[in-house]
Amino acid sequence: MNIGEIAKRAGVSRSTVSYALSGKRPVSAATVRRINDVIAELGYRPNASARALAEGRTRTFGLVIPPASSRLTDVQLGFVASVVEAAAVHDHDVLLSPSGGDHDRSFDRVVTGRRVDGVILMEILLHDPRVDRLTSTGLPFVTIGHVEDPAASWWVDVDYGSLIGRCVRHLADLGHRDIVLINRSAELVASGYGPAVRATEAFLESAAARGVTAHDVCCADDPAAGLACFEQIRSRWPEVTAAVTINEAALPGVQRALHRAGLDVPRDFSLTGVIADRLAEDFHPPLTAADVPAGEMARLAVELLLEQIADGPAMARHALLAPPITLRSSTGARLSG
Amino acid sequence: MNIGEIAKRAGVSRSTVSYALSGKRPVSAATVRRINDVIAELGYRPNASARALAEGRTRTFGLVIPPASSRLTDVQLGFVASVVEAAAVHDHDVLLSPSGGDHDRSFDRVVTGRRVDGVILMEILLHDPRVDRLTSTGLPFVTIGHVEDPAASWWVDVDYGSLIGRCVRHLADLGHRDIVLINRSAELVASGYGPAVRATEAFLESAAARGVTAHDVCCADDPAAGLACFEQIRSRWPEVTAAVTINEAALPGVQRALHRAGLDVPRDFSLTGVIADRLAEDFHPPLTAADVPAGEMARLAVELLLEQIADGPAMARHALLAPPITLRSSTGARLSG
DNA sequence: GGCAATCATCGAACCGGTTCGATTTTCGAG
DNA sequence: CTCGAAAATCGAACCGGTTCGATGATTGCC
Repeated sequence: MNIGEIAKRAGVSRSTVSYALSGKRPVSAATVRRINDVIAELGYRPNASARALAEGRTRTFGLVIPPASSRLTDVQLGFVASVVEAAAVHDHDVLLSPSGGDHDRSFDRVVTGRRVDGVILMEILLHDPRVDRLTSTGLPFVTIGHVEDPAASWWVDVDYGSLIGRCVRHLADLGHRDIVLINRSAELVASGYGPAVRATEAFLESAAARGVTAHDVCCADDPAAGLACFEQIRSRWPEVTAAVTINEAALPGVQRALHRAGLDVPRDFSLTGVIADRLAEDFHPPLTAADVPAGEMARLAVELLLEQIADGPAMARHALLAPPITLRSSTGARLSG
Repeated sequence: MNIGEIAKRAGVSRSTVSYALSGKRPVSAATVRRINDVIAELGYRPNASARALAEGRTRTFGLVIPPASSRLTDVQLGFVASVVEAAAVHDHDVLLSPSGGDHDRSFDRVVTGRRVDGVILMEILLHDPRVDRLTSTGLPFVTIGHVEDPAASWWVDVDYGSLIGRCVRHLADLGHRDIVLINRSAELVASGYGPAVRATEAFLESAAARGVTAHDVCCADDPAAGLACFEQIRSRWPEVTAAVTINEAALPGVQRALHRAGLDVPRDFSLTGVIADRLAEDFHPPLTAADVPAGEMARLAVELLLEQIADGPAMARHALLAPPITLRSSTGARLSG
């Protein structure tokens, strides 16, 4: 069922059918109706590959995700789904590609075979080889999180620095004098993962600015690590009365550790950070936190990508989101004494 | 940088380059080397759309996921990533399509535009309109979960019935006489969602076979509902000493309710069910449960799909997985008295 | 009624691969 | 040295769309 068949049955040429469907040249109303009737009757849909070949664009985005082996967090997951929906709004599809590990073949296929018009890269590092590969191919791309030189490329990011600063000041305002940052894994920090690095910097800086004693610890992305990490914090710095975290995956473990230690939140201990809203609400008690706006980031990323595809390599644009802290009930005034 | 350019620089015809790359006809070693040199120098990769058009296949699968609005569970998420990896093993890519809600345009684009060679459908209902649409297009597809007539189509599923049966017998062996099934949401059950329906049947049947008193309740897919649901169970049937569940999302709430009620697991109350292994291990204490093997299901689904694409509409094949129950520490003997 | 401008439609080229039949080259046997 | 078969390569058609320049049919105007 191809365009030639439709043309034959409608008694017109192939080009007329094409113009009737695209509207790129006027076609008489009578002819359009005849063509539409035939199409409806035969259930014709244009072949996407042929169209992509002729137009030189695929109407498809590539979305590069972390490999399955490293478990996706709730935020990341929500982001994937949101990207697909945002792309659908613009009649685009999304091709998934795991990367890292030994998935470079997949990355290659997606990136170099003109399979996609542009790429969205999740979880990038400050120095990311994939960014270099993309840059050298000339394929438009938008990163989630930014690379070392922010002006060099297109990106959408959460302003971890300013959010962590807000969390610290919030705790300082409540009277806390000894606080800790529960960061993501030591490997991530060492490999230059932007959010983790910037969170650390902002944490230490804003604590210093308020004269608060600050400690920071790395913690692997799973509940068991969260539990161990929190118990270590209690034994090393028993004076700590509040924690800030960007490690969602560790939260269940932290919660268990709090419970074991007999600490009530927020009476005995305050907890806040940058956390997906669903997770924050599922916590007991609900977490006061800066909610990561995954849906909006996805929308922005898709829009930036479309812009870049349309305008060519114009000046890079960015979006830095700093959602407000949502006050729930996991932070409270430090008990004096 | 197309095949014609490569041919010109290597001093051969386009077809020779094509044969050199595909190996479908013999090409002299000297020529192959010359072509490879040119390709390496110019960094050529064949255009995927052109190849798809000529070959009549895209080397791409469609993966239909639930819409983002309904939050994906951990199991589902792991499944998506695993499908992508399994497809990559066979040099295929994965195109994502949300469905349900008002995402039918996306489903349409993926399904009817010859964009994919086959489709994997997640979360299907016993009567699923999408299955009918796919059947009528003739596009190969594999469902995760099965439709009413199991012989009619290709699918991979977890044998919820037999797993739930095992859980019930396990509890009966430990001496429990009053047990409850915490099912998924009432809407899902009402809409004929296979796992929920079959879990209910198997639960009641196997309990009856062992002379155990059985209750079953539906519970929405979130922690708050889990908490409310468990408190309701305690007040309606205080004699219940063990629960079986297939509702992962409700687990945190169930855990909280157990804690509030001052019940120790497994001393005072036993808990088991069909749960993703990561979740089961994160629970406190780790859950004795039948682990849903998302990775293996993904691998099987991809293999069945490839088989179906290769063999055409041969006799439908299926895979019904019944992973063993992993004994952890959330079930124990009923205290006599 | 003739002429130009406008509208609708057509035919052919093109996108970049694959594939088939035909042609040229190579090589061994007689 | 010749002939025929096998090996290597070529040229053209094809996949199913889009797009451009050209052609034929209407229409308005003088």
